Amino acid sequence: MVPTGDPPLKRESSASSTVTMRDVATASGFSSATVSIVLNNAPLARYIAPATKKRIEDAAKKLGYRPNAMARFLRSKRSHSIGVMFFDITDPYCTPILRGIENALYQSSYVPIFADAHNQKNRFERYLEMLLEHHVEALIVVANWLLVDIHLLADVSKRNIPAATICWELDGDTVSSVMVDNEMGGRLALEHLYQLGHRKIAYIRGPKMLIDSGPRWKGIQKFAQSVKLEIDPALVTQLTDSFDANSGFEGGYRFTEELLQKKKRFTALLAFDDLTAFGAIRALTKAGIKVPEQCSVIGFDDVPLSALSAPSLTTIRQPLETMGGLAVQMVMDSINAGLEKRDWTSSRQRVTPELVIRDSTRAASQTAADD
Amino acid sequence: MVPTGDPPLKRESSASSTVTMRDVATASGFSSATVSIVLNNAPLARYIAPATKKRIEDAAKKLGYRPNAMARFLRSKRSHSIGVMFFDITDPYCTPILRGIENALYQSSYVPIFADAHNQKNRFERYLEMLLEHHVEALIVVANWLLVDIHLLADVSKRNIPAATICWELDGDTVSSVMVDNEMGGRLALEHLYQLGHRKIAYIRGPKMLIDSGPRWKGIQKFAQSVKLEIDPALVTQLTDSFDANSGFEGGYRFTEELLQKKKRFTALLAFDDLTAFGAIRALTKAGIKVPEQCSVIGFDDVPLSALSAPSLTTIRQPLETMGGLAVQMVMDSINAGLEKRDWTSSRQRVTPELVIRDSTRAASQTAADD
DNA sequence: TTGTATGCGTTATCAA
DNA sequence: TTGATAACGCATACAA
Repeated sequence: MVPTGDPPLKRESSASSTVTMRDVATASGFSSATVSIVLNNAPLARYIAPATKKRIEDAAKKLGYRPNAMARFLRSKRSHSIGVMFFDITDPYCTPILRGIENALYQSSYVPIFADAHNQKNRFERYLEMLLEHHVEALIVVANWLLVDIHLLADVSKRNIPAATICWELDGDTVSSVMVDNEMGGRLALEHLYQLGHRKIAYIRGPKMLIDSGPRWKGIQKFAQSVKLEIDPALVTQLTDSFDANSGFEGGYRFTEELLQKKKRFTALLAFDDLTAFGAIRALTKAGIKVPEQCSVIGFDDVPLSALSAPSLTTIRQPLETMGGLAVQMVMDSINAGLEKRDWTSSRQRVTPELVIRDSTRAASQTAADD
Repeated sequence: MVPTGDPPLKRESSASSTVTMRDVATASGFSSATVSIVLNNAPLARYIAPATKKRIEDAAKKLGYRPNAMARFLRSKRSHSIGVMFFDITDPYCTPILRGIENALYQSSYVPIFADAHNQKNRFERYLEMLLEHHVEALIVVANWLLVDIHLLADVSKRNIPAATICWELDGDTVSSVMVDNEMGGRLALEHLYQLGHRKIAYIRGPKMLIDSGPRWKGIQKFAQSVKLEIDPALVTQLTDSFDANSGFEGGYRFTEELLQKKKRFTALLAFDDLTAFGAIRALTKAGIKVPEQCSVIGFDDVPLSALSAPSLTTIRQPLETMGGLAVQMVMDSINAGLEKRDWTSSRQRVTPELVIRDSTRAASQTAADD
């Protein structure tokens, strides 16, 4: 099955055009059937004489033979490729997930076909079509509310191609999913600020349409309740639904300005995600408020740039790379189950978020201003 | 492996498994040859009766027919996919290029197969192998010094598959390339600082192995010479060669600390690239030096996060997305030339960098400290 | 204006 | 232990 991973040696082949199995067959003096068996190390290879194997392998190497994936597929029904759809490669949130997916796929010698929807529904549909034509063996979708659709469920699962979503869940049990435990994340974020002594806290909630927004806010509320912390409605705003990758940043900026205009003092700000936090920091800085000296800011996601920004951002980490890997594992299991005619049920994985403390938060006792 | 030896079952229109051209043929009452001609709108379609066309198209739609890309390839030799290799998707420098490539490819209904080398040579080679097996019609490589090799040239161009590199050039004329005009960029950067009145300027040069380092420095030197600006060797450092994506940031940090230790005053710092600049800013801030009030910093690349950081970064912009698009255009031209048996010579595109002024630079007259 | 036949490169099923 | 042969789904030359 798996092609031997020998490091390619120097090739003296003058082969300019494609060399096929037949070429190897004639060169080695055996039939193409035998060549196929040997080169794929098929079960029947057990019965092939070692000398024969060697001659065939030598000939293959000498000619620089490479199996033709297309022809192979036509017989075996396996394209050894899987479709990876996502909403926007420009979004720093996406890349770690993609890295996780790619890495896991590489281990299994699968090739990823990437489809960037640019946050456009028609583009998503078009790509889905293209991926189906290429007969990808499975589909992984890094989704947001825009890309979720009955389409996916209907067309994909009807064709029995395994699918998994990341950062989104679908109704029904045909499509697997991987998500972070948002409620726990929300709790961790507020807990951190609370333990630092912050009591007057501003909140920028996520947009309504986003599946993460609700649970995160719920986690926040629950924790507040458990420690009898009052959430001042005047200090709560909510991002509006938008498709733009930068909308988080701009939203954070704008809503922080709004909060400041209300003249209600707060010593900490809990942002929906990292980009929102960056926007907030920008607004605070512009207003002459120093982070973290005068106001702590916490984000969510732990996007790569959070470690690099000044100040570096305290945040709730989603194990994005791991999540990508998990999704691959799920569809792979499903593919293998199908191959072996075993049953397989989709599952919903929930991964654990983690508090990452950096420079943007600080104990409230050190902050001067108050009411 | 499902044995299809059973007597042909009637296929419902709610086709759950793959529907082939034959299915459309029988459903519409025509031969598969005619179906092929109609559905592909082949030249011969001119002679097909409109009524026939309609019946075939209707049948195809009703059955949910989708051409099988693999089978099609086996005939036409066209996989409608192209391989996109790059060194690290985690590098913010990569994503805009990938976006540009993907976008251009999408226009031509080509599918990209992404191969992330993780800055590892063996991984690059393994992926190259996989892409060749998948018979990609062309190759685009976003390269750094690690990934450049005779291998690429030898194996790829021997098989006559069009290739283009971005951010790197290969000897010989088999592989096209797209690069920014680094010398001009270097000049623009220094010119900006000079016009702001800065005279005592620190430099962090790029690593030796990187192809961009030389020309950028040359541009800097030339401009300095032209305005009789002295470059103080004590204020010049150079990044070391490294494979890590974060090395720029860490290098910027470390070398800025070194510069500060020398107690030589400078009012501006010219960094090799944006990440280096971020590292430098971090070091300056830590040392209590404010950017841009006490020290201006300029980067190179205009990575997405440069607009978001605090302070936002003045930098020399590479039109990364455009460059990705250009590379696609080049290989597409080459593919088409091959199809039409025309001649085609590789080319070397040079794109123009652009100064983007943001918050990290400021006129020197406003800076207090001097000598 | 449409149908028949053939082959693309592989692999699986026989038979030898 | 190995070799014919057929078939995967499609597109084309040629025939009708």
